[in-house]
Amino acid sequence: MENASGTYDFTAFENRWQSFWKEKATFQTAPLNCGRPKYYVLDMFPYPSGAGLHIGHPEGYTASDILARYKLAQGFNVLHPMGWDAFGLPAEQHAIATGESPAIQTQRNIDNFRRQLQMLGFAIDWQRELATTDPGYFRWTQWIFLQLFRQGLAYVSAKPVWFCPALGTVLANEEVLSMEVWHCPALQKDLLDSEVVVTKTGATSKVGNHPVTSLGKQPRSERGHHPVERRPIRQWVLRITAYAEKLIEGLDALDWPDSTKRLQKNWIGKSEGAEVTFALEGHTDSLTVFTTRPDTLFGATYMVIAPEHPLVTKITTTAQKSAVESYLEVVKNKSDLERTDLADKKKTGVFTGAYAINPVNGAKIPVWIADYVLMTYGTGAIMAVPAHDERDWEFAKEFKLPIIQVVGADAEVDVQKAAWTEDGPMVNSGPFNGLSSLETKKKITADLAARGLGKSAVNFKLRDWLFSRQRYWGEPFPILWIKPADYACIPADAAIREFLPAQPVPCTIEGQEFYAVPLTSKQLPLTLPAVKSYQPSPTGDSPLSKATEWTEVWYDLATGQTVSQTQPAPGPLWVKASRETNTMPQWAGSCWYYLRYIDPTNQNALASTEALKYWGCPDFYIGGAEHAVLHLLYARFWHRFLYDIGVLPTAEPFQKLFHQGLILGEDGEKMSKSRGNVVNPDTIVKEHGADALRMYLMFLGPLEASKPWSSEGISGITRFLRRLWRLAVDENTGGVSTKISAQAQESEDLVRELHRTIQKVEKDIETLQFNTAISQMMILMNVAEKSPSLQRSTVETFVQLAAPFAPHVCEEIWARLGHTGSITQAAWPKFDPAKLVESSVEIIFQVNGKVRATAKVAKETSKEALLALARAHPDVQKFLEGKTLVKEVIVPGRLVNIVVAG
RNA sequence: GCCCAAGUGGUGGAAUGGUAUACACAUCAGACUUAAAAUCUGCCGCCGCAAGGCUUACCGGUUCGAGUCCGGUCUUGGGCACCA
Repeated sequence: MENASGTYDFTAFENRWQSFWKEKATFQTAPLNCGRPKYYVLDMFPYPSGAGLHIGHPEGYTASDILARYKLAQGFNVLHPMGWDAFGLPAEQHAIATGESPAIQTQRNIDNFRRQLQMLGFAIDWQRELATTDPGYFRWTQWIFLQLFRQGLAYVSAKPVWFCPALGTVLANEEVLSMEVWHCPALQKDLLDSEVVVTKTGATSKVGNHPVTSLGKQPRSERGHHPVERRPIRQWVLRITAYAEKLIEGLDALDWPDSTKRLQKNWIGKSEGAEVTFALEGHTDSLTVFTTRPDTLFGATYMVIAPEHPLVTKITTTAQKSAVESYLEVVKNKSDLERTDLADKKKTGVFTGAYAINPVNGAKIPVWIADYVLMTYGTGAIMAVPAHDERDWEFAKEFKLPIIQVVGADAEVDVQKAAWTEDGPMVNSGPFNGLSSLETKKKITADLAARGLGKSAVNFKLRDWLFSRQRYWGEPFPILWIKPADYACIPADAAIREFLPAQPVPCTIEGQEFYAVPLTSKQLPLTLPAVKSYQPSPTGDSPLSKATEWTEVWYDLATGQTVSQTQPAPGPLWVKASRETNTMPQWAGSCWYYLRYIDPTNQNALASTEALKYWGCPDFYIGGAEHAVLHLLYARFWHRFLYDIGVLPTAEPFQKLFHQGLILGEDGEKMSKSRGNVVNPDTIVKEHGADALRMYLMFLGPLEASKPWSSEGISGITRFLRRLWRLAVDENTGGVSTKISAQAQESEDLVRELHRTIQKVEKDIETLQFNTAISQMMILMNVAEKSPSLQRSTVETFVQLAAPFAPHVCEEIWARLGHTGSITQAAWPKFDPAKLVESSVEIIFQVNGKVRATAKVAKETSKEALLALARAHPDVQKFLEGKTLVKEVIVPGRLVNIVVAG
């Protein structure tokens, strides 16, 4: 090697090896027919923000990189790709502020992210790099959407949704957080809970000691924490609820953190119960409710319908009309903020004047309206059983409604004092008295079903997925709107039937009805037009709505081709059409990117069947726990859908999932600009090198734990890497260390520690316990350094073990030891179990469980001999004098415990 | 309120029911050096002169033996939140 200086000069060799890997395409994935088993390691791809790489990125990426390099050394064909989740709000906000196209800014950010990732030496196949903003990529995002559209899983709704004025777009429920907001009069400023230190006596702001007052919990946007409000806006919605059951079932077989599985299960929120129909006195309409407690039907003392329930106006009596109207007015004016304010759960409501008939006993019970019943869940109506439901109980107390106990042993339960929500034998329930709740549930449901007044039913908390954003910088929908009359003229053999749903998807725009028609796969991708301004309109419409040359087109009902309306209609089947101006949310592109890595340039399919068959799904997926419901649920939905329509061979995308913990600032707080505790990877690499950063991130603690960064702690790793360097390289000559020789005598201790290290590093990489793998390498270092001479193979093995963690310095040492190829091409070391065996072991002698002495003995020493040794030991005898023997415990190879009394 | 996870030296952390504090960081003391950096050596949970005693958030239990298993309490962090 030219210029072989003996000093540990990481800037020189880190650059050199990064160029080497690039030139030799060291980490390029082998072709499908290479005959090697595959291993697919996936990182959650980053959003390329203007701020550059966060220190949390290299944490997860180093973990997966160690795994990838380890599997490579074991002979696997490893796929370890990287790409960019490049559509998103910050680029668009930048565009609004500067007028610069988001595409340009995004490209700049991607280049910076790529530079930073390459600087860290990740074993990534850069030939497979992808960006969700690339038309060659989002062509298939649009294609998947059209498949959903064709299967009737995409529809348009104009129900109220969360709208964020600051971001100028709607947000999915999942993108809205409930946050405590505080006001600080001294600073004339509102603060979020994360910015306020709450003390026992009240709250004080973190700056100075200014008093603050709580403004209560408010809904805020997850991104930017801006205020959000409810607005009715026309939206595309994906019917994820149709997959609720499958999404729950699929979780069972996955090797995921239990907490994440539980989170998804709770989010989907399956409830089993019954629908029960109540007749309404004096009305032909009836009222159907959903309940999980049909067993408590005899205890129903009133009914509640949501304020938005369609029966509200129908059943309200004239006497109650004004009271109901004023209540509805109050509810309407109640900001959503107040309605969801959880600090104040005081029940409000109003009587409709109407009565329902309980189908089991004919009892006449009043129907109320209350906003604690949600129109969006179940049937928007409930039967209230105050004795056995806390919310109903509170309401009954508030409005002095009767509370009738139907479950539980009467002696211990007082339902006038609190609701009893446990199970128990039935009382006051006619023929069901004495039966268990469980039996009663089944029997009552069956009885009602026989009379046509009920059936068992399942409900989910999961809502359909709000899939459109009023933005420019997203995938355009490959959809146009035409008049129903034109829709009726679509020829039977039209190419657009490729994606045409069985039922038209309607939508009302400015009082006129339109039907949605798709482009064909030939017209994909539909790319974004250039626009003059990225500013969203105050009405909440997308900036695309102003690009009328693009939106107003002639549409060919046969082929799906389009021509701008600035030109005359090209033919008789060409009808006036308006393009959909919303764009898809950022989640769309991240729903399926792991599939595209498999076959990133395929023009005919999202990936070829052969490639999908060989690579399957990622064997390992690592990313932050913040995506536990959003990304991971959406991606599972799309994957399962593509499986159901025969596009994919597997039902679930991610078999094994891992969440790395957060890297906190040195103060133990979450890193943030405002706290000034942000650690920049560029700075660390400059000062300590990429190897040190990688290894230190892994040494900080368990991968899954949140742990604070320490700028001092990294020196321990730097020292270790320098010691590794000196173990192999002579600092004066730059050649092989003079300690290394063929005749080197190595102690039994050193050989055993080497094999122990091979064993532990291998096991710890498999189980992602990198911190302890590094500790073991340090232990080996402490032993190896003391050895006057070393075998070449010992040093080589050591360097190989460290290579996945600190690849640059290990490549450099490997080369100095005389190898020409990359260290990753050398086979992973194997340990010899025979070398792990110790001839003698240390035995501990205990008296009453306390260690009093130790002794080094031959491994096979018998129980009797051990006991004799223990009893003879003076430090043991001291504690036996004058005591009576109770018991003797002897664990060969470990300990002797003598139990005495008195 | 409900669900979950975690509490071990000054700090990050380690520990198949079997010597708690491995491995590091920091501090301190020393060696080398004209000096600094780098490097190396040693000490390093608490009380105690010592013998010894105490110690894994707290209280109790199981066990010859508990950081580890069981029950309860407290604290911190995360998730959900009127979902019938």
